[in-house]
Amino acid sequence: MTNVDLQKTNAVEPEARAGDARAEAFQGVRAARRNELAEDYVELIAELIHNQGEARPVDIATKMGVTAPTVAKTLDRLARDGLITRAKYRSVFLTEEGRALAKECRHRHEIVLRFLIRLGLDPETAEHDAEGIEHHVSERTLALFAAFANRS
Amino acid sequence: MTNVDLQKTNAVEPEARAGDARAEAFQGVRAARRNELAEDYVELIAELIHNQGEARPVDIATKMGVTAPTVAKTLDRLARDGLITRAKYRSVFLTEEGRALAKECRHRHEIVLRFLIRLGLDPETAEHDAEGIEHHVSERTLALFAAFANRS
DNA sequence: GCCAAAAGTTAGACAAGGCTAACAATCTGC
DNA sequence: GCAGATTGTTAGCCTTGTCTAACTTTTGGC
Repeated sequence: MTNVDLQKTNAVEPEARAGDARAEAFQGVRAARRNELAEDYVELIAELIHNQGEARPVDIATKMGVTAPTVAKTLDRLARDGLITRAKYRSVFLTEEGRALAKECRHRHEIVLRFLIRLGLDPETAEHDAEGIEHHVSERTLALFAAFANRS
Repeated sequence: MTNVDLQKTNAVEPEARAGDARAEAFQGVRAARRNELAEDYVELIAELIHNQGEARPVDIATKMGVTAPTVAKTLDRLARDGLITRAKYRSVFLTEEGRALAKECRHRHEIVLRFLIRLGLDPETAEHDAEGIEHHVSERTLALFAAFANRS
């Protein structure tokens, strides 16, 4: 039941010891951080499939800037969590759930990126910052970003 | 030198195998992630010292929403990295370097927060999102945020 | 169709950041 | 000033995310 809640970035954290809003905020941020890497991978895999026709571990390693064994281990986790399927020595496929997550990530990424550029940031820095920011933007903030990016 | 370059587990971060801007971006984001927790702690410690007169582990644990042993281990790392000093069973102090980092974090936090509120976000969500976003904002973006927040 | 290069996997190490359980020190209220 | 509560520490375990070294499988050039 792990990754369904990836989607609701601003979901109420059930854990948080009652009372301290700050603790809840930090716990929420930590929860988001735990999912960032999975989101990055899924987004990249979707992109590779779209651009190259398939997602091969070697390309994932290159794009992510990590080594092949790191990719292998991470892919195992993603498979375990139901986001991808894979067979030995074969390229990687997204599950239905993985595709949904990828789509949502791409959507968020696009909005954050367009927002930053609209703000006046150069495209390169915008791309870099969007990569970091996109995982920490609530639905509400995303809506404001979209409105700003689309304003005439 | 706000930078701290914490945990040089790999001594020299090999700054991205040449060529792939994407890989560099991801490596940058991962590098930022490594410092987030330290920054959160240092910022919180500064705040506790300011508000309560001292930073006690029990309060850090409460505010961060983690257990006491987790705090202890993290504080040991912060001490090892020169951001704080501590004595057994005593409260925590920031080093010069820790104070500098805290100041910079607070500055960034303030700007991001004011920016989000200026954008139209409710203060509570703004506080929550700022917590996540502040670690991923480049100098350039921060400047644009500040300008937007201050515009008349 | 063979064989070397490229790609992928496995094994094993290590640090960070979490946890619980158990113990030690400090503080407080009589 | 002492007992019990609170606070802090230590030990040990787990997962994630990273690496290197060594091995296996697939692929492509000739």
